[in-house]
Amino acid sequence: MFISTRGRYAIRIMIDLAEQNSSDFIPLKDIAERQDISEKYLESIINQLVKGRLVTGRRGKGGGYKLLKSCQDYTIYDILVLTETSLAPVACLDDNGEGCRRATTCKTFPFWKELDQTITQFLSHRTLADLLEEHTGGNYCI
Amino acid sequence: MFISTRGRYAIRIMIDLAEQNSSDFIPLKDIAERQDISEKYLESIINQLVKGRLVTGRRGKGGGYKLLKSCQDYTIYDILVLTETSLAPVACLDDNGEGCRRATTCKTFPFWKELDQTITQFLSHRTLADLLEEHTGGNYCI
DNA sequence: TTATTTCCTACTTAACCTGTAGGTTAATTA
DNA sequence: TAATTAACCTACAGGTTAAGTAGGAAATAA
Repeated sequence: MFISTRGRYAIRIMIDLAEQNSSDFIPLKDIAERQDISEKYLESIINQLVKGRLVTGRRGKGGGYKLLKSCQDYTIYDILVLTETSLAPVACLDDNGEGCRRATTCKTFPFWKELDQTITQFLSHRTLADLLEEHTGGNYCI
Repeated sequence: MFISTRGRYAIRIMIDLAEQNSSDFIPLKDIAERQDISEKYLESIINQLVKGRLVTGRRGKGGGYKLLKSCQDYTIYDILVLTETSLAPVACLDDNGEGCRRATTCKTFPFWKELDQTITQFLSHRTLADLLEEHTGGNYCI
């Protein structure tokens, strides 16, 4: 397993926000109900998205969260890199291979690096808009 | 993290066996020393490779392990699929998505499936021979 | 018979993912 | 101003899995 629930739920939060297609703030409680995920858990996830400036929050009545950009401007990589502890497919690549003293001579290291690049490219070439279209055929984004 | 030490060590075992370039059986003890990994741990890993018919073992004096095929005939996927619990990037894909009841309606499911295919293709298009060449420029294989 | 080496079963330890719990601060509305 | 709403913050718990250990049994060769 590679992408944990945190990352997956983060994407679902973003999709949910996009689908509301509203300039209002969307309460997390509503998102949690629609997505059928514990509000408390989502709270800790969306917090990372706020800190990473992908969404913004407003407290109090009428508060909630909303996107800051149009959904074609969010790549899946943007979302996952904030919510996943690491996106590297192997431990060897953490800190750019600094952690592994075998890195320079290791016969598998270049291979892992290529795999990493392949994955990163895949993730950063898809936007939130692509995901919305993928299922509905329509385009929720402005 | 995606590929665990089991899978990584399995590949290193296979590379080590290939590099010996010998028709003799190679004792695990030697591999463990060269690779600087606990023999006991390697034992449990190479066991899976034996059961998956990637290598064969012979007990007793003069025993050890050796490859059954030429190294260009082993894909990295072959090795990892035996030694990793799952190669799916997300839990949703385990058992072909049977586990997830949202799979049919989920907007992210097709995306994960594509990611999975991308990774699987990458892993199954590289052979052991590619890894050997990558670092040495030469070709150890027959 | 002795040394070697694979094969087999079970166990341990530590880390991490997946959440929970409870309270605090800010904003709106009546 | 008081009450309500909802984000924000800190800490903790429980279960699962990865990573590695331990000890011995069976087979092979000298």
